[in-house]
Amino acid sequence: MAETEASVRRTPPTIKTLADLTGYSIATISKALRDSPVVAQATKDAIFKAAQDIGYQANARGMALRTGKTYQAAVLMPVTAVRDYEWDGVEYTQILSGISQALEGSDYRISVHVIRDTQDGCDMARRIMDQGLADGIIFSGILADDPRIDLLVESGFPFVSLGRCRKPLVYAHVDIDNEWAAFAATQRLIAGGHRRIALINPQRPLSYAMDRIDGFTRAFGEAGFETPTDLIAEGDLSTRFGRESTLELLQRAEPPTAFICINESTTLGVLSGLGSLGLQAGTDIDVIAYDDINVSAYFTPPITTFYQPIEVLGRTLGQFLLQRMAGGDPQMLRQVFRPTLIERQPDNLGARPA
Amino acid sequence: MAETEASVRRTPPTIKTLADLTGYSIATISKALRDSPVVAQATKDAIFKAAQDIGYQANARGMALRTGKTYQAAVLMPVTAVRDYEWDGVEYTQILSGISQALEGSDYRISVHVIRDTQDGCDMARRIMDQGLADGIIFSGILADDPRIDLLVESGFPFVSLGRCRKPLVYAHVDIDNEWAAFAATQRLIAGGHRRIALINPQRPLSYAMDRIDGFTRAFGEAGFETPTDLIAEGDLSTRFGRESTLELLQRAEPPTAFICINESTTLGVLSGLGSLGLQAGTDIDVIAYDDINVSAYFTPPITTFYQPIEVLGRTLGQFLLQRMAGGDPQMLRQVFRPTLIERQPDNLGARPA
DNA sequence: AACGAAAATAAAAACGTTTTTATTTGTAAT
DNA sequence: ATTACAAATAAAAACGTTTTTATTTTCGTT
Repeated sequence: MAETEASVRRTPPTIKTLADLTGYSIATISKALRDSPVVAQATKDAIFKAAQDIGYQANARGMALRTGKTYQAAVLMPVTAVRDYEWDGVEYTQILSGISQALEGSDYRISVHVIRDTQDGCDMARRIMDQGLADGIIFSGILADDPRIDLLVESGFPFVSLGRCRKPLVYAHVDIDNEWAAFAATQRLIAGGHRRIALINPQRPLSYAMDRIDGFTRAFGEAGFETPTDLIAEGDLSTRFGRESTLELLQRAEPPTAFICINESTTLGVLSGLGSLGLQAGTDIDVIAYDDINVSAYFTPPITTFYQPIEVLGRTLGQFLLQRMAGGDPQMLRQVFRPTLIERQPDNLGARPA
Repeated sequence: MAETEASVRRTPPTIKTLADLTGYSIATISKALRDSPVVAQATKDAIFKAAQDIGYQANARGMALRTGKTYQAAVLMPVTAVRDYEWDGVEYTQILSGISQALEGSDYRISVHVIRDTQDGCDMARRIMDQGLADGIIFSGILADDPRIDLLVESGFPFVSLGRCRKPLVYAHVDIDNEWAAFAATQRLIAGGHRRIALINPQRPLSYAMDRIDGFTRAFGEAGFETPTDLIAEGDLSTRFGRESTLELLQRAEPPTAFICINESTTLGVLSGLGSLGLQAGTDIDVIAYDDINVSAYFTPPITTFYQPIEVLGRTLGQFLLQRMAGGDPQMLRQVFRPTLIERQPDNLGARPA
């Protein structure tokens, strides 16, 4: 019944194993491993070495029970309707990758919770809080008035949102400067001679949809023109929506001469719609898009875009959440990114004689 | 110091709370809640009711510590290089959504672990096993000889793979019939008069890359032609790879007259390459693609594809993992899907005079 | 009426930590 | 040499479960 290498390997080493091995008590071991100042340096060294030798890894479940922490960062991942899936160009994978990078080295892991709508997201946030399913939450798809933000701000639970609501609350967030991006795109097209510009936009309750409309409107205002509000199309981010909006808008009495697209899935739809009508972007109609996944260079023709690598947003989300869970002041944890313009077309067809 | 509603609400109810409330012991409560046959029906009813009333939710950490289970299903999510992100059309979001649907109602949650390469994936799988980070694993990107499958099969740890390795091992898996899909696409193009067909394929160590080459080869073999192995391009799944392969292949002495593309990101690249050369799919060159995200209908022109809703794969993965974690026989947990052909072009340009 | 077996419930131990409290050891001051 | 105090370590309790073992209750048999 010798305690062979194999029989030892059966069950992973615990603090108790270390205690038996080194002769110290489990209390001392625990403190030493957490680098507590009350234990002598010499003993710490001995314990660290022993831990190293036997490959000790703290049992997450034991820690979790005692401390009440889960070492889980929850990410609420929105998912569109199941039936008849349509691509919406939302690369959550990239966001998760960014968050994961930020969490690397920490003891936190990512747990993903799929949500179907805002109500679902609100329920899930509450459950995560009440049941202690995670120590912090990251979520996106923020509404102008978002119940999740109200809930979490009030309770003080650590979270970071991708996007801002329109209430003057203080909370950690990461966002794209959508107002500016829409303003800049619109201004560019106006400078190119366009007056009838279509905005392919997400649905209104989404906060950033409103931000974009604001920027769109401001550009026309500053140029001294009236905003063509009749050319704002609102829908999901699917390719189908882009296509159908295009077909509908172009058969109007006063059709648009240019399009601004919310992301590349809708852009693909717009190009598809144009193709069906025998029109070509850059030749017959100007198109400017926002690009999350760096794909607009491969459209035919390549499209002028505002590009923001989405992984960077993810990384910042993760960093902020770590700081927030460590008790950081949300006031300090706010960042708004401006995407960079990548010119691929002159976008000045508006100056051409109709 | 009355125990007001508010003061009670401070800390969530535990089994102890229920014990005090109902007068039963915590052992009885625990068994009752797990619907054990040893406790009388009447007491069960009383305890269920009390639990309902105070909104008792079992503490996951306590359960985890005692049972050694984590109630986590780990998903290894591969992520491409960070610098200069290129879209690869892999909609992991859809896979996660499918898995999540399958896990709904169970006590399991999804934890996502980002991995950068196969070695990383192997390390992570080992850590998940050794440290008990999860009760089961799902992963993809299977190599012809995949060390993760060897490792997990040997240790008996529950897992389901998206894809099959080429070793005759028994393990739970979900896959697409890539050999058949490549065969069918090639056969269709050969029937359309093509002999010089390019295959835009993933890199060789990937099992399904080899499956596709097999199908490609079989189609030529059955038709009595030699396989144009010089027209097989191997690379990542990025749009850039699709474009660059196209440009390179078409300036060969004997260029291809048709393309088979591995997914829609490469397809977009191929179309971009064709556009740069002044060529049009469906007019100058035939293109058949595999479509995971239902977007090929929106290319200009729409492309014939083999479509397999990826969410279905995810759902099956989740179902299989649940069964596997419950001790199910892996022999029974194997499914291979055949994508459905969606014809959008005649694909018979090969019969045209050169 | 007493016994034994079965049914129902209670008590206690265990999972692996952290933290609070207690004890031992070492050292300087009397 | 004794005392006081700090430093270092050990012991014990606690987190919320599940499971094994022990005890009590019920009920049919003799």
